[in-house]
Amino acid sequence: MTDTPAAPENAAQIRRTTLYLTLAQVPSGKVVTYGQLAEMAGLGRAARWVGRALSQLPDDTKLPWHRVLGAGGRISLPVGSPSGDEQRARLRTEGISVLNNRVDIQRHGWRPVEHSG
DNA sequence: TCGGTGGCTTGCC
DNA sequence: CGGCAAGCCACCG
Repeated sequence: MTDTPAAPENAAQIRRTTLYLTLAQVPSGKVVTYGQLAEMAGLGRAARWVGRALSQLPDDTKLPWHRVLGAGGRISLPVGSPSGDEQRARLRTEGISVLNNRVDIQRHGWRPVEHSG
């Protein structure tokens, strides 16, 4: 179809798009981890890449980047950081309890499959 | 093509 | 709960 036999650039674009789409599916009041998000997007264990991609998001992004936490619901962003403080503020705004840089993932963790689990 | 690098993850002590 | 080490995977120059 296309004149391009191979487009690795496009593939990278798709990965980002898939990541964004997956992130956009995270409902308010729920949180996911980098690894979980990466796996959902079909990136496998590229959790680090996910965090990086989120850091590259523009300030005016509509994606709920603040709903992405580290393993166990821990906030990777340090206190005193603009983004870190912003993240905690948004999480609380959504009704998520943030205690000592940690969120109860057992309580606010997003489960896309639900049921049968 | 290759090496260095991460807003991570998991184990272990 | 904390620090350390290794693993993983995709990005960048």
